[in-house]
Amino acid sequence: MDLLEGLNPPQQQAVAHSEGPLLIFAGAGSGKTRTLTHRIAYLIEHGTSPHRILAVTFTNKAAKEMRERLEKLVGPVAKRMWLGTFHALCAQMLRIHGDRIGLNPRFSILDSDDQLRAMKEIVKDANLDSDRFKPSVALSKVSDAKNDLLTPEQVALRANKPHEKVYANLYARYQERLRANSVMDFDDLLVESVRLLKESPETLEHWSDRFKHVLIDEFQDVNEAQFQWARLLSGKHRNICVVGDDDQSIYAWRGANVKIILDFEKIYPDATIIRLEQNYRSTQNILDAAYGVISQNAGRASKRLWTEEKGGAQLVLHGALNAQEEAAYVVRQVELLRREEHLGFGDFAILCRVNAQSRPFEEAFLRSRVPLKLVGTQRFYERREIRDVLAYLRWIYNPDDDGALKRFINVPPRGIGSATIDKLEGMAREQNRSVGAVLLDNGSTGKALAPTVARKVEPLQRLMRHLMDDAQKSLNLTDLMDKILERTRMLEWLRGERDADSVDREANVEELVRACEAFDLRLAEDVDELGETSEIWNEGDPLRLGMFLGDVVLDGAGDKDNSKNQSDEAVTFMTLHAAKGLEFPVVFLAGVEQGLLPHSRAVFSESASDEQLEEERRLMYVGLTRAEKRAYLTYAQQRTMHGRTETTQTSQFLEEIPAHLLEREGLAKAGQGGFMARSSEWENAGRGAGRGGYRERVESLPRPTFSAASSSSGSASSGSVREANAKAPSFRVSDKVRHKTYGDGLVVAAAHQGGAGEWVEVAFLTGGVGKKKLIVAFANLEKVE
DNA sequence: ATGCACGTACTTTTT
DNA sequence: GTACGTGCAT
Repeated sequence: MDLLEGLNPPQQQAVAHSEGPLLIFAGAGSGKTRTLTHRIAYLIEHGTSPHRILAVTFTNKAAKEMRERLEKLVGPVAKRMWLGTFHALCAQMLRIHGDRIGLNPRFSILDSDDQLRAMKEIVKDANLDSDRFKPSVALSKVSDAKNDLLTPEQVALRANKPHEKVYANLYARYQERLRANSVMDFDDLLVESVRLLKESPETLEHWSDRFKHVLIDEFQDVNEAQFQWARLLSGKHRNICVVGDDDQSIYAWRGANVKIILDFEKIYPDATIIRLEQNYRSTQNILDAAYGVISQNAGRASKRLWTEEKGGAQLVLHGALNAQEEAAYVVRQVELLRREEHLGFGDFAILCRVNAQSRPFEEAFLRSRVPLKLVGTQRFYERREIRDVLAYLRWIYNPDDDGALKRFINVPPRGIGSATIDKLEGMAREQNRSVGAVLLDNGSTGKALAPTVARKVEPLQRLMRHLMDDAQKSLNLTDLMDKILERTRMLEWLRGERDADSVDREANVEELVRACEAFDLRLAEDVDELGETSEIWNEGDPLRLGMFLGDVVLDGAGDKDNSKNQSDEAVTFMTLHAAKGLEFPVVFLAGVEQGLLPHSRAVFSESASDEQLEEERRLMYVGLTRAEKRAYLTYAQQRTMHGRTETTQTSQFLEEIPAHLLEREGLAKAGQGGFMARSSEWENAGRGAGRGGYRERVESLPRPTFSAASSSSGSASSGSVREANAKAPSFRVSDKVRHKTYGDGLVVAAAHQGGAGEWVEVAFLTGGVGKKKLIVAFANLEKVE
């Protein structure tokens, strides 16, 4: 196969580049992933063993996609490549060699919720007022420090003001606590990996010798620790290939440092630099608009996207009266374009700055019966019940992980509350070991606890011992998980819970079991295909558990399409951040207002800076460059935020788009107030005459309404709910129902499952109730025609 | 130990 | 406007 075929000249150059540092500026839609995968395949084809290639991404999704595309190019040997996220790769390295710098290789990984719990306890233990020293603030300072590879001591030395010293102290305590429990937070994985490479020369030699080529995706988002790590690993062969786009750097607030990509040349003066500027996604008009915006940023690497798709539709700027009208407008445009341009719902995306913008859209789409799917909301492995079950698993893997223990200690409820936990922690401290160790030790708790307390604790201790035992005897992960669920009676407990969410929770736990099965299966398959156990997983059974836990914590993405009510063919709603890397024929950028985009925190707050404004501008740029054919920019003249309705100003970024590229609609029409919006003419403009602008345009459009919704298609007769409940579900999706307190709503999901019986999810249209899950037997719903 | 009520705060969230 | 967390009362 000719790996250079079908690539443009700069892409070919990037693919065929042989040795030495390589920086690829890959603009939006410039075929970045294609170039990267072809380059890797090219390396393999030219004799580099996959085993000696390290490819790093930021997300599991990107890693997975790259792996799949590579397997298509080079076959299953791609599996032997080290390809993964920074965090996952670091975790693996630390499990293999972490003992060389005194780490317990069976560390567990804290997720952000665990981190917060830990920090809250630290703040409390330090007798500090958690209002003055917020755990979340402390954590972000800790994270900043770690991103810059600063130890607690270094932070303490730099601290001048008293409160900085306090935070430095909290960092130190937090770190002590983590190490004592053999746990690491996300940032530690990087920090400790760098330390490992720096402090253990033979480890550095081992890995840097091995990795002939190091490739890094989304390089604009790396932080100092990540760069140091990659730099060390590529130090021997100096084949470091980085791909990124400074214009799409939107994670500075998480420690990403754009300067690293911008200064790459300074660090590697012999670096080859390639720019991928041909865009295969958008029309020239969209690119020009995007360029108008992004070119206002200072200090960016100079480049400009171009395409063979000359011209294209104008971008549309629509001003609406308020957020509801804004959403209604988008719905109408979707319906119109879908019919006139034969597009599917899946061809549309609505991008927003903040998730709080979603409500009006959800309501408007619900009403019009156009399917809408919200992405990036809650993640599977972050659900409470999942984390509770996983806590058992984590603790089995690492019995010193008190965070995990405290999470499951009273789930399901077994009468152990904070008082008891305090007592146990006190004992643990006295004996200088973990709570888990104390509880596992038969003799140690007996006399120290009051009999009434001991009676509650003993069954727990028995359970814990059994679980440890189960871990030894289990054949695989699924087997162990089954035993945990059986012994804890978790499913039975969830089933007994009477709230509507318990239905979901039970289903989620079952989903987790399926994830375990998939994991076991994948493991078996990989072993099969490669004819051997891969080095990562062939370290005995406990590590297999560690692998899974690593996957789970590090792969927040477990957020399947958790949906029975969200079809694949649906309009997508998401934040600009979540949209990075995606593309849609039609994009709506909603809320193009001062305060929202750019966000108020970047403009009005006292900490606002040019850097922040520039990042907001990059967000706008990312949003625009998602669009293939059409881009709509919408704003609401009045918006309710934090319970207050205010008149808005249009985004300053709009003025950066060349005027001829913009078609103004609704209140944005010249003379309708929209154009003047940034002065203060709004008051009068909108209310009376202003509306006309879109009214005329819109009235002719068909607009499915509520009453048109079919609820009659042969479903059960609407008699008593209870009587119907015994048989087939009496409610189906799209039924209109009435609830005595919530009012009228629309059934958006219905099922008959679990111990709680039939349940429905109802989107209430009155009084901002939103969506609620209801158990039919309890909810006393009435069907209305 | 659990439930309710009041107060507060509230971008974005790859791992 | 809401959602969550803390604190008090049962």
